[in-house]
Amino acid sequence: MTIHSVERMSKNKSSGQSVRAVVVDKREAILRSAIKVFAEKGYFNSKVADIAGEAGIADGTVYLYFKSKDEILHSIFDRAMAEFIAEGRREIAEIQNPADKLRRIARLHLEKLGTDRDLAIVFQIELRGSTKFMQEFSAAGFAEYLDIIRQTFAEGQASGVFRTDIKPVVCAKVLYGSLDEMVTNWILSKKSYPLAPMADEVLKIFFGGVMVK
Amino acid sequence: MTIHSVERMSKNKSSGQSVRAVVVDKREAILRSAIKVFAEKGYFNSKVADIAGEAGIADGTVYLYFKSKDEILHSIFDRAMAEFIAEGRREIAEIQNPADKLRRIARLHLEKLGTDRDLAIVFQIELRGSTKFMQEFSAAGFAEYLDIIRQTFAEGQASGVFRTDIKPVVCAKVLYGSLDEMVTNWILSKKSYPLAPMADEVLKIFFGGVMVK
Amino acid sequence: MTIHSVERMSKNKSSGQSVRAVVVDKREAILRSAIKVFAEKGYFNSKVADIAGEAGIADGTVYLYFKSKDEILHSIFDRAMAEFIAEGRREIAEIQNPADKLRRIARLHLEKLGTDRDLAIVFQIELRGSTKFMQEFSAAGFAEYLDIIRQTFAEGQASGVFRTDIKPVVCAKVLYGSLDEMVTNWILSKKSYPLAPMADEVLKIFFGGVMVK
Amino acid sequence: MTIHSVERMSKNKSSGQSVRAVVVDKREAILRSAIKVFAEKGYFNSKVADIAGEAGIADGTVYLYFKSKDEILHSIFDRAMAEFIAEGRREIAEIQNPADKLRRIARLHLEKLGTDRDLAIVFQIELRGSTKFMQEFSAAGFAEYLDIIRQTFAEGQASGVFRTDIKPVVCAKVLYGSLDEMVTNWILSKKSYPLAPMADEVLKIFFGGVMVK
DNA sequence: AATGAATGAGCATTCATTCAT
DNA sequence: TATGAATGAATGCTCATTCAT
Repeated sequence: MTIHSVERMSKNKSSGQSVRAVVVDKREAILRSAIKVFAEKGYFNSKVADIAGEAGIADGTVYLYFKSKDEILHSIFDRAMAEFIAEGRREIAEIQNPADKLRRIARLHLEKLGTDRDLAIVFQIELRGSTKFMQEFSAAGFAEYLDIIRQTFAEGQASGVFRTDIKPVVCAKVLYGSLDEMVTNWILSKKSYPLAPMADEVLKIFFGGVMVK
Repeated sequence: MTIHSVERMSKNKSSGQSVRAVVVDKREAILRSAIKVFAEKGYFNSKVADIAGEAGIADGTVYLYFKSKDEILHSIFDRAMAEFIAEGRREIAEIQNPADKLRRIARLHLEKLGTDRDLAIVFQIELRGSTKFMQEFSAAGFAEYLDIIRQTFAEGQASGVFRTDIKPVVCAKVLYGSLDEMVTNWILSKKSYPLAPMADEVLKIFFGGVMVK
Repeated sequence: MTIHSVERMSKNKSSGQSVRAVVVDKREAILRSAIKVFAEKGYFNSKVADIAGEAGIADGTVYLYFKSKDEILHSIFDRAMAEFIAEGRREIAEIQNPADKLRRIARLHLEKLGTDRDLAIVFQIELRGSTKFMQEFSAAGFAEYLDIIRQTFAEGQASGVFRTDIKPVVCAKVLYGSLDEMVTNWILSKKSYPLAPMADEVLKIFFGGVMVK
Repeated sequence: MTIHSVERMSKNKSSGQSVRAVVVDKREAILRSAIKVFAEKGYFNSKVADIAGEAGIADGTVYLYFKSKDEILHSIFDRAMAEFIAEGRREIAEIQNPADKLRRIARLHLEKLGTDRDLAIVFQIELRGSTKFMQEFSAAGFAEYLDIIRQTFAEGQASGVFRTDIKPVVCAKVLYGSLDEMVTNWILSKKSYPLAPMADEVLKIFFGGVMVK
């Protein structure tokens, strides 16, 4: 790299557009690195230096983008959850049948996490490492996600698709809990298999029950 | 052992029985304290000194009964899980109908954890704080527990009670995941409500599905 | 063991003569164990429990015979040094020629330590692990030992056997230092060889010098 | 390096040279502090915090320059011994007469340690506090030092200066042991006297023996 | 005298965070 | 913005010593 290229670079950094780009990119890079590192070693066993090293930046630089190690974990969750919910809402908006909506949500759930194993590990394992986090977690995006399922189910009850002797909240928890268990088992499994197809197996039971009619 | 032999023993300075009793009691006290402390602050945020303080003993005494802080967490799990599985097996042994067996297991699951909130927190939250632990966890008692459900379901399929177009493994995961979610929500809930009755609500869905027939 | 045998034993312990014997024996056993353990692991890395275990007694029993771990080390030195000096004095008392006296001391020095490797290790290595100890050490028996050599040399000067242009103190240090170095090398050597014969090799130089006459 | 180059350097934020200088200086400062602290309290009784405090840095900073407390002790020895040997070799290279060479070595030995009492204490006392260290010590620089003496003596035998009925190895140990004893006594002595002159007194005996001819 | 369970002070090391450059 | 050297609080574990039995 010549002196000239360096000069050009430093000019770029100063221009409005690319500054934001750089900022976003570096934040992004740190988050990606953190997900990888957290997935490998666990939150408490991961050092900020590991994350910085993985992202190819200095330790101190992390603190230009995040206030603390804890905030990184929160950001991972916030960002993924927001994206998760947005995409979920977008997809089911175009679907009429409540049962199909739930099917879409279930598939999306497993597709998302089945594609990004590291993120899945952080979600299933690391995010649950502290009661404190779980309580905030619960209060925030997670509740919203569960509520989408609940509402969709209630719609189905109103339109006569679903049984009305079941509480929508319970129903949402059962579906979410089932999917969650699929993810956890997939992560911990020594065998490698695609996660997404499990959605249909879960729904077969969820929709029809296990009893012979 | 006769009454006479007991009398003789109590005259002895250190009878096998009473020594063991003290040892068991103190081990027990440490485990109970650890469950409480872990539940309150999380495993990584709990100091060994906290556990010792809660148990009313000196820090060093903890190490007369446990090799490390980590071993305490393992012991909590091992003991509870063993008891859990033993009781589960005992109860379903007396039941014929596979559906009733599953109902018994489900109720037992929620009764147990619903009675001991601290233990529930450690089980739901702390035991999942590390991938490493989860993998050992998975390989050990947890797999056995899931297998009991799977076998019971398979029995039901053989006896014509349950649908045969569903994989027993998936079925076990769905039931377990649903119950697990009930526990997690119960723990994190600000409201106080009995956990055990949720078993029936879960089973209503599990057995009959959510669709209108 | 029957009750009777126990009774007999407790009577033995109460008899004057054997009590002292037991006390001495146990003190002795602890010292021997300590020498072995210190030689193997070093003073700071040895636990009192190791010594007790080696001696086949309970940890607390050590404190019935010694005030502290430190005192054990001191006792090892004191006892060995006293014995050392006493034997040295006794042996040279019967010898007339000062040169022969020094030869006897030198041989005795290496014979003693060459026979008890563990004691040698403690003497050469462990006793020097602290300045504090070395200073007390120096002030006590060690100075006396060095003084015996010095006096013997001075006798030799008076009787015209040794050069008078050499300070007895320096002479004593040279002889002691030379012997000491033989012991240290012998301990650290991977090869196994008898230590005592080195005395004559040292004396050949000490008496005659290294220069060609 | 000229004054101008220095000026240029100080203008640079972080020139390679000055960074290294700082690093070396701090390492140096830690080693000096450690020598002082070890000399005062002994290795095992010295806390890393003591060393850091003496050096005027934070505890953690020590670990930026040394891997462990143990490594500090090793570094002290390695550095001093390397310097010791290098200087010894350099000095005797210019001398022809083997006897003069030994005289030079002996004087150097006592001059070095007589100038730096703390270093002398660490060398004489602390480095011998563990068999483990002594064995590595023996295998490394110490053996090399002894070997220089041995070779020099063998040269003297070849050139007819020294007696040939003496083993060079024994001879080296006697000389080294004698000097070593001078240092140890000097350290432990309550009186204050110059160490270096003792070299000649040792050599008077070493070269000529103690016997009247 | 003997025991060994209990004590609790003590310490090397780690690592999130800061800040001068 | 970026760096990375420096910080120093924090903690699991050890082990010499005590003491009730």
